[in-house]
Amino acid sequence: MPAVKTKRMPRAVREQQMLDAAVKIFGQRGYMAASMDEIAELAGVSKPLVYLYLNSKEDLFSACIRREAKALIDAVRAGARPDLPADRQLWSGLTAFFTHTARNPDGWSVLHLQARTHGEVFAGEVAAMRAEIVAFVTQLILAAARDAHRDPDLPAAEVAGLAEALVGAAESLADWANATPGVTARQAAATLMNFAWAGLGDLMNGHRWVPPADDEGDQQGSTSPVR
Amino acid sequence: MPAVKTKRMPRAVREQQMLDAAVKIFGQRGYMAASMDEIAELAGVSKPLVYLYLNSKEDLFSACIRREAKALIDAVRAGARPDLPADRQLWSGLTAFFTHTARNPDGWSVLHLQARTHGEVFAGEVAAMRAEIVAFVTQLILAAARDAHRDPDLPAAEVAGLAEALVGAAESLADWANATPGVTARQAAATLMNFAWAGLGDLMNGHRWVPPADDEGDQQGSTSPVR
Amino acid sequence: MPAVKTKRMPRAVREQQMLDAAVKIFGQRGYMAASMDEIAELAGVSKPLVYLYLNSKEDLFSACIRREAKALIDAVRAGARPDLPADRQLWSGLTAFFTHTARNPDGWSVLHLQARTHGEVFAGEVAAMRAEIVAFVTQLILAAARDAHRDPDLPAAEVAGLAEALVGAAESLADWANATPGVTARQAAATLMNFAWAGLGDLMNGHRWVPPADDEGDQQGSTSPVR
Amino acid sequence: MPAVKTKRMPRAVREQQMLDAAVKIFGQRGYMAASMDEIAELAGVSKPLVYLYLNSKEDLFSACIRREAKALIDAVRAGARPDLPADRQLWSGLTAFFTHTARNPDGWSVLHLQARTHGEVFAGEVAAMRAEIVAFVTQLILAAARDAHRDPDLPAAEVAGLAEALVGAAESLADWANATPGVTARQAAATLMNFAWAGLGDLMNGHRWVPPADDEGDQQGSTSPVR
DNA sequence: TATGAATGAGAGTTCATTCAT
DNA sequence: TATGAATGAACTCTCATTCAT
Repeated sequence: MPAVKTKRMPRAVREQQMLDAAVKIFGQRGYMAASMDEIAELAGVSKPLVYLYLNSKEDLFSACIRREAKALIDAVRAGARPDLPADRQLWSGLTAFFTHTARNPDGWSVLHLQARTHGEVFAGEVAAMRAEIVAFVTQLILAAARDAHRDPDLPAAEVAGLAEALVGAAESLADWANATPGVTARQAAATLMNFAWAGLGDLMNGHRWVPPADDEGDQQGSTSPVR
Repeated sequence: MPAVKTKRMPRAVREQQMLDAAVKIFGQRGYMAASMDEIAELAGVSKPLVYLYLNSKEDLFSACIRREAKALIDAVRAGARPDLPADRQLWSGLTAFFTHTARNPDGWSVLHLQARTHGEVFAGEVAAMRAEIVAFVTQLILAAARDAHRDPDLPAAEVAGLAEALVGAAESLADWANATPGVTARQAAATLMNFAWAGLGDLMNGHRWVPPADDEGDQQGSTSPVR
Repeated sequence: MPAVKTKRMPRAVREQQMLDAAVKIFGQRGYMAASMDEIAELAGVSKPLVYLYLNSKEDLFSACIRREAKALIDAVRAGARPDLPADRQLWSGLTAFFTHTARNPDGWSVLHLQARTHGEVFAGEVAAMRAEIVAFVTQLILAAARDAHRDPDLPAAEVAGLAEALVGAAESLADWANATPGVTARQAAATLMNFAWAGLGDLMNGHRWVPPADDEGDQQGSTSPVR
Repeated sequence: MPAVKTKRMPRAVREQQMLDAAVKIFGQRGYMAASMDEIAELAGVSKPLVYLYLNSKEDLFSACIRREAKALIDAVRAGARPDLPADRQLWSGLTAFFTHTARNPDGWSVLHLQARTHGEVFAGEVAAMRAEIVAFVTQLILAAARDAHRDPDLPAAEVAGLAEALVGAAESLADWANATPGVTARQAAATLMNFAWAGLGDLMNGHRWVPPADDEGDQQGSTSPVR
């Protein structure tokens, strides 16, 4: 199923066709197993043209990462509604996120799976995008604290860890949702909200789970999670 | 830096050396980018010997997966203490998990990153291990419910999603901890406990975050996470 | 002594060059001992080009067999003259056959020697060609019977055996002629005609050599071949 | 189905086991495709022992050729009965030949198929055996001439060609008989006697098939084969 | 006599990349 | 703008052969 072979298209269009093909192949096969031959064929052009426009396999992969990262960020941004309370913002952001990853499984695979397995260069490009999302979530956590009129004295490092955990959980759930038929974006988002939001709330109220003083042999409990 | 060339070792020993080398190379480069030459050199043996003992690149990779999966499961099992309350069990299991992944970053990479990007066969081997862990966590969640003498009427599907989210979050945090200098296993475990345990407790009390009825246009909040 | 390196030739031409080289190498070394490197070098191209056009060593060998089989059949067909009496037809067919095998020793080696030692697939391709020739000879034997206005009541099975023997003898003589300097195609053909034609004639007259009733102990001769 | 592993056997016995295995493998796979591993396993010994006794793959193959050549010659010799008339001698020799090749298909394959496709060294070893047989047949032809009390003035070269043709036909028929279920050694021998003996007789009476003076365009017949 | 451990050398095959038009 | 023709380099895998015991 190569693209219809239309000759003499403007460069920008051809490039998008190539990127479409590349994202699909890279997403399904991985960087190393993807072959430029297959990508060119799927794009409906000759291999030299791919090189003329995208320069090399590495550059092509980079371009895929950048395009898909931007698309994902844009989707999440479009889902966010700064006027809503923090929990609603998180909810809509998550929903947008899961919707996008469900609609673009290959792009998501490129970002989350493939880019991280090959060289620091690619990983760096993804890390930049991820940092943006973590920052967004961090902001929400702090906003939630403000909404609650509490200054729960959360140290920055702790907030960072929480944001990281939330984003990490979201990423894992995206893979899970894509791999599990019948799980919708809303369900994935709801699962995560249920899982995380109360915990965050507790934290802000100063209820935290305190690790036992000593790993071995100590018996002392902690704030019981079940009230 | 090839291993010291000790000659004429019994087969079982050589095999472990080869697996050590293979896990390292596979973990760092990925399945496709790893070359049998490099693995053999790192193991301090000739390539034919690798083939004689491990048969093929695929089989070698499989053997790595199986060995590392077993090691991980064993580590978590050794960390679990069935006599403790559920939260303490989760805590010690998580600590063991993060400790193991921190000490075996290459093995963890093989399991979590590399094995999932190449062929259903490999993914299946990992999935089996993951299923064991998810089952363990699921058990803990149910035990927590029992501990609290509540029958919170959590539907099985919801418990599955929660366990999935928890395991997913743990996996992501393991990557994060490995990539972020200065984060200890205990810190990672504490972050996740804080993040998750209170939420689970709330859920069992029937406090759940209810998504807005309609994505577009509805303004009304929900159970506020921040009290 | 690689072929003169002429660059940028149309595919069809290059393919023939490759087949030329392959037939030579396969014919001289055999299928297994022939190396794609050597073939590519003799063809004056790089190995990848051989693979691009001919796909694999097996396919290349198959292509050689098909090309050489066709050439041989065509040569024999071109030599046949359906208007002549049967003996003359056989003579001209044999002459064409020995001429062709003498001019294409490598092709003949591929067909007769090499193709039969590797896998049923290859043997099958040659068998098809051989069957055509045997059919042609069978026809001639029957035509000779008709020419003689005899119905010698030759059973089909016997005719088949005779045709087989004649073709087998021709094949062996082709090898012998190629290996023995100074033996021309005409000489080989004459030898075979002398050897076979009178015997056939006798057979059609009902003079056949009758084997002794019992292998051991019987003394009695048979129709003496020498009158 | 490796040979039963009996330890510490006298060298001569072990060598025969190895040759048995080697002939089987060489005969079925060909020289190049046969692997020393497979031969050693089939022989029920370790590879170094094969090298200790037989020295190298080449030497092993040579030994196979020599053993099988001797066996074949011996079989034919044992079948010959110098006291009989020439035709009966030929008959019994042929029968012995076809019987032996039918009982030792792998050995026959080594001699007739495999040895001729690899290097002049091996071909030479077979040629020596073949020469013996051709000499035997030549003798018979001359004896037949004597029996007939004729000195048909057959030039030596012609006799050589005839013997060659007869032996070649026999070789081809051996392959054919081995490949065609239901064809017995006696049938093969009878076919060849019928095919050849009358022709020889005619020749000795001076009836020979005379080739047309000119290949192209000449119409002139020849001694009609059908009287 | 006999073998487990080990390897140098080379096979077929594929791929990212470029040249010439 | 676009492509058929072509290749250097690297990969997985196999094999005949030897060493040390």
